[in-house]
Amino acid sequence: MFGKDLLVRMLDRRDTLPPDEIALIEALPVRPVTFGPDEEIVREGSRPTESCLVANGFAVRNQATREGKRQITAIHVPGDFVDLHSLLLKVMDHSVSALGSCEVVFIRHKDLLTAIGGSPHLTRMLWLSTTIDASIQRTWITCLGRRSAKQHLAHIICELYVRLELVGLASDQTFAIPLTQAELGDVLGLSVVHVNRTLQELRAKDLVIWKDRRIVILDFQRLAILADFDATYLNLFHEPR
Amino acid sequence: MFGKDLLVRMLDRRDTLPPDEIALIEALPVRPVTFGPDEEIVREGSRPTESCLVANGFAVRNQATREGKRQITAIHVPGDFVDLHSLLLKVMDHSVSALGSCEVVFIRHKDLLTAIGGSPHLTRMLWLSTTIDASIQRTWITCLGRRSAKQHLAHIICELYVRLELVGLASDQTFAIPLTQAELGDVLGLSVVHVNRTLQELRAKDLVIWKDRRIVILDFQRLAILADFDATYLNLFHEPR
DNA sequence: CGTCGCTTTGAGACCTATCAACAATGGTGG
DNA sequence: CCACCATTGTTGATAGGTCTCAAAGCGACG
Repeated sequence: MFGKDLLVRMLDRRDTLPPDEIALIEALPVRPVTFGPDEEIVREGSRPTESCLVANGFAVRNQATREGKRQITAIHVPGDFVDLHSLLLKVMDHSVSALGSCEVVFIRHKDLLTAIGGSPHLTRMLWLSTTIDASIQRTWITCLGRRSAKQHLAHIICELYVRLELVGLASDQTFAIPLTQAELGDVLGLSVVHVNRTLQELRAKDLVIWKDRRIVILDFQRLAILADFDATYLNLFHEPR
Repeated sequence: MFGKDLLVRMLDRRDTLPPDEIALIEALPVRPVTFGPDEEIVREGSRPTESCLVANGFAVRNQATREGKRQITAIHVPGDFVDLHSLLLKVMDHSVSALGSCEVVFIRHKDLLTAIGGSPHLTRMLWLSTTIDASIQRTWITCLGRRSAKQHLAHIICELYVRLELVGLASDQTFAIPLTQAELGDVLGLSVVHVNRTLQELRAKDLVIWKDRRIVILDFQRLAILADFDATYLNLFHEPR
């Protein structure tokens, strides 16, 4: 539990985790903490000695610009090993904060290193998880640079649906996420006003309903076509890694 | 040689590579190939069995949208282990192509796995290199989402200078890179016309000269302030990883 | 019932894209 | 050596997307 079961599930979806590796993960000592909406989980500029895993709720990475603008560079769902980066990067170049209330577990770098030290395959699986994050980030870059606001919004909705479905948090074309329009603007690089209008466009086309922190996708197929969404980058293939 | 010396240099800058790990890298069999301008090094959708390292020249990752637009999601300089991702991701979600003429060396996944199999630290150092790539990508996301065209352009110039200086390809506030304005547009998510005008703005402020594929930074300090550039994300710290 | 956080609306300004044309450059073959 | 061509850079004009500012609507909650 403590989100480690979800982590195992996400990794196992990509390549079978043998029992001994699952055991290594399950044996990791955790320090569970619950954060309230918008609370900072890891601060930009700090030097964490632990990494954190989302157990429940959502977390985002964000960078702030000098002018006080904010950009969300990743959204993390339960089972995501959010801050595995700090294991290697040492100094945080961005902060991680809770989206709505969020339960995470902290795992000491020391314990992580011990666990993976004797298992090259488990090491690769964790490496893989950071690599999938990077793959998602590349896709976000393309969305920001070359897709319209409408396409970008549609794209993120498709992505969230697929990722949440994987951990059992989305089904029947619907899922819940505590994302305000302001925060959505920080994801899409748009102003609140424009987010609102873009959302209305998707509604007007009967593609989605976004109400009370719940999203209903009325026509995934058409939404995916509009968004130019191709799930390859989420790496949902099961194979030897 | 074959770029492996540069790889060692880049890793060693972040954490001392002991002689045995350097030896492991140097012993890796390589297959050197030279690509002409704009040639594809790794194709989107393919399943590489080798990873490639830039030995000379530049390579970019790019994604294409259905509408035929192109976004460059990363620029790789000599010493960059461009395609280490494919070791874990298996299926390419983007392609890699040469910027100008570019020498790369291919290294078989099989050989890489053997080399790192017995060395957890070397494994982490390669993992680190993909993590730094991800860190750069996050910064690009912020530039795309929350900075003006002018700031973004200034930012990428600062970044390239710092990264190239690290491998001895930039000094005295100047460096060469075979990037056309159209390609620069694909990096910044802008149209060619706007790139041209933005470049003129930086010139008019006596910040940079960009001519004949050579960039001269007239005032790094002011450029960095304009860009809100902070090199933390490039992880130039030497420490145990 | 008033406050607070969030969503929605309107209007105008600004940034960036698009289209079209032209200038500069470098390479090529005659 | 010159004419030609392809590529790259530059400019102008106009359209459209997105931002900003300001204000109003709405629902939850104490």
